[in-house]
Amino acid sequence: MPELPEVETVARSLAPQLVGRQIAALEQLDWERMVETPAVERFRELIIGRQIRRVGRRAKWVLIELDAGWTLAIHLRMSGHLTVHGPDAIARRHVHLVLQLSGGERLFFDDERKFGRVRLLDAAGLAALDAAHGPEPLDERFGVTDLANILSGRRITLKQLLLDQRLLAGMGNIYVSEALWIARLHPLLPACAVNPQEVGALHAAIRQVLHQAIAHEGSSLRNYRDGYGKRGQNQEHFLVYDRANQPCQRCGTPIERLVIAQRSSFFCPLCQRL
DNA sequence: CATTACCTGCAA
DNA sequence: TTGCAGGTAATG
Repeated sequence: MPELPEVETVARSLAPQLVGRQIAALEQLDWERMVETPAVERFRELIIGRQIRRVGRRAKWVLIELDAGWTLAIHLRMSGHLTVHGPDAIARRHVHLVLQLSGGERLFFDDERKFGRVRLLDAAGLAALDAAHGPEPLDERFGVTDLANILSGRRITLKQLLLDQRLLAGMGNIYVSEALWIARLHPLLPACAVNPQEVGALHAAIRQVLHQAIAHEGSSLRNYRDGYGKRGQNQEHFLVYDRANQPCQRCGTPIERLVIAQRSSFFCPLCQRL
């Protein structure tokens, strides 16, 4: 379920627990489909003995940078969690991958829906992952002009565009609804119909929503947790997401829910321009 | 382009 | 029992 703010929070909370440790063993892997590349046996050989240098994020991928040029890229998809546990912790039901670390700690990857994915990438693989995604909206180099260029000439709806990771990295279903409400733009508005002033508002709204969610350590609707197993608090600050039929906080009109691109969208039919 | 598939659990 | 869930790849 994580979007950019949740993945960022996971990466930040894992860093102090992982950096400097060595991967001692692949203790458990009971859902092999989870490891996309390389083949499981090669994956096991390659990660054992590697030292963890850094933990970061690109789009919705957690990037665990190892020595010898390797990066462990992990996508949590809908229900994945990465948490660190002591030597005696029991890997319960949905834990599918356990890395044993030097010092006795263990990294658990649990995922009840089994959508999560792991890749061990060399420099070229990492570059390909990077190239497959649009710009990072929180990068200071991401300007209004960049967003204008992404919107320009595209006839798809704002909802679809903002969810497309190839065009802009990190937005997901919650934060698209939130940002569009702040920018007063209807999720069904075609991207190319957004005027320059509105592009500025959308750019600011996207960044505001993501910054705020990171400050609140992500949104925990049902089961999102950070690297310590802790919930976020941003769900207490939703403006429209999951608030169908509640009054719009600007104009009082009941918030509507509409399925667009197979995803629930929440918006104010009066003050978000279509 | 829109649908469907991938999985499991939970609430209506 | 059905529909829904924070995501994305595969398929018509």
